[in-house]
Amino acid sequence: MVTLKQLAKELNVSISTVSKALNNSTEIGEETVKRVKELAELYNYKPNKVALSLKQNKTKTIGVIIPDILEHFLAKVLFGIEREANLHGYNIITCISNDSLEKEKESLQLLANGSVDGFILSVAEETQLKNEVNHFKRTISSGLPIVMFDRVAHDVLCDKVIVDDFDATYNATKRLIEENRKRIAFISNIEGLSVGKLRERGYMKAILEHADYEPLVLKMDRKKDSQQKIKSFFKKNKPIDGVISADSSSGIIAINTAISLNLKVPKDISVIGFASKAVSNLSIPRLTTIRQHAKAMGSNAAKMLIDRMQNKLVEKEFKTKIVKTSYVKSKSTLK
Amino acid sequence: MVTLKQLAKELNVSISTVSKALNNSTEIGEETVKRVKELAELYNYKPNKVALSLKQNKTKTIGVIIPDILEHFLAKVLFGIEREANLHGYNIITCISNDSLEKEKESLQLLANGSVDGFILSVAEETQLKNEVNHFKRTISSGLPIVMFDRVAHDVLCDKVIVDDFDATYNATKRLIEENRKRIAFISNIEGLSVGKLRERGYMKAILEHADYEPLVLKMDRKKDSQQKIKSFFKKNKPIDGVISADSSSGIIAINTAISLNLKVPKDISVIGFASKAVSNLSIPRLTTIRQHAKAMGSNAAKMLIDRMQNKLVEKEFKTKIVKTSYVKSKSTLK
DNA sequence: GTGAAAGCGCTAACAA
DNA sequence: TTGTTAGCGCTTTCAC
Repeated sequence: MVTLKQLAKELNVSISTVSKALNNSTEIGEETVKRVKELAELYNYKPNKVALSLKQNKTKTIGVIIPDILEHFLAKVLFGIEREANLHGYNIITCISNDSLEKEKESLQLLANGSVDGFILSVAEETQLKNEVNHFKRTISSGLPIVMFDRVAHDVLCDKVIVDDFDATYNATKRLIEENRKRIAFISNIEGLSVGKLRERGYMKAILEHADYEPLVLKMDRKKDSQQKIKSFFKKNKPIDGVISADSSSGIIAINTAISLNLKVPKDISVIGFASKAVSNLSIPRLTTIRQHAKAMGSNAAKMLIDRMQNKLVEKEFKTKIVKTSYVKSKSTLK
Repeated sequence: MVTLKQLAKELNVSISTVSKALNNSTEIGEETVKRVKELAELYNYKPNKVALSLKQNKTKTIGVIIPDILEHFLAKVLFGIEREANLHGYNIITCISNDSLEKEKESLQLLANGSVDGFILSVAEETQLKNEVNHFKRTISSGLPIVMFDRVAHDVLCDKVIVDDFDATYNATKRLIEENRKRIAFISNIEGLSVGKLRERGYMKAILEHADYEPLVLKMDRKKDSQQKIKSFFKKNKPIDGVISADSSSGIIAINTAISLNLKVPKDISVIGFASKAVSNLSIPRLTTIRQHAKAMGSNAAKMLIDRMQNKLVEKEFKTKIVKTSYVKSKSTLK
């Protein structure tokens, strides 16, 4: 990489002259500016990012810590973050916590050495289970702002971007009730997560509002064989005629299970699930979905963080942005 | 963040003494080392990454440029890269090219300002279509090594990690022939990619080796309605009794389409597709898959890059590592 | 209009 | 054993 020093030497001027010329300072003569710019162009000069960061004490880099990049939803949020960040001239450093508290702590520690100006993160499952939040608080009080999304730690004071999980499943369940479904099941492989719990509660509320309805809840381990679990659940609780799924794969599997049990979808059974468009296309009939607008969540989170990093104002007002889900009717439900 | 300067001041010693003490230099007295370390611990001192990078002229950061993070395979490779990189003390900055040549160029340019020590990337679709490689060559000759994976530019001299795409579909097709399938189709929504072409060629070779077989190829646009396309393709080319799918969603959709047309899988029709375990679990019966070992590809790529960055040896020998696919028999094929 | 010098935080050669 | 100094690449204040 060419440096200012080298340009200065070749042009027989001082380093500061070159610097000023390139930054369009009015101090420098027209002629000089022209010469400098031409040579810089020729050598494809780019100011060294590291030097700039050191000088200006900010890196224009955001640390993103997510529990699992293989989860489509989280990948999509990351996509949204990346795009928004780039728009504002920020890069992102990505760490994957693997839902481990230890790894999450480590990543936070590691990047807090001046590598990033702030964090966007979704809390690891283990962290939520143990309800550990000190590492977040420490980071924030050391001057690095955090924006949490989706899986948030409610006890930490910071900006947040969440989904209306409770309302989403509450409404979805009510829709199935209105379709006159009688035995509506809730299937989830994310019961450990804050959002999983909220989704379950939304379902429960709708069910409990109707005296003649009984909750039918299947909680699974993500790592285990869910096809088998869902099939035996269907058999044991016959006749299930409605399903709300809290994660993106269970809905698809529920449809396929129903079909394999010779049920007609949606004639005999309706299925609604949290899922993206790509996933909802995988089943025939297509899955009616609750969409989370993951990309929007990502760009919202990025915007909030950038705002906070740039406003030196120490506003103690932290915001929680709720990105509303949409209900997208497809072929796995009646109305 | 605490700095050496502050520690030095508080301890009434010089900055370099503190620095040496913390770096376990033998020059410094035992007592001093102890005092310094205690205070550093107390203040949770961490050496400033940016200053280190500037001083040592390396960032311990890898730039990763991928076409699409929503593609499960690419996300998985990214996962592998991240893990391997972390193991060696590297962070990763992720850019998403969106399969656009322009964005790819930009990202490369942007990070070549000293932000990263090298790149791992998978070539954008547009770049492959236009066969543009100069931006890669420029980057490499400017001293930043590149490792390409999966979608590689064969004309660029650099390290590469690829899959045995041709052999994989050739062998898979032969398996279906051995199952005595007569009308075997090839379905792909990635015909623009280098790997898509290789996979098609592998299929074609197997088909053309048998005089009584006819190629049945369906190429689709990723953005379009593939359920509809596959269904009419099935109807037009009756009776299809075998499918090789080149991408991860088409295989699942093919199974579901067959079922919706009242075909039994695998009795009437076998399906084999490139897919990960997670995806293969979505259909009933489960999809027999060609696995690409995405994580292994990622960690291989990271290892190769780190090796190259650390060996100052200007070996002109570039390596191409082939990560072999595995064939994982499941319920959508007979034997 | 141009240049010298200081300083961001750190390491390391050299001096004391 | 400890300290002084130079320098990584850059911006910016202050002299000239």
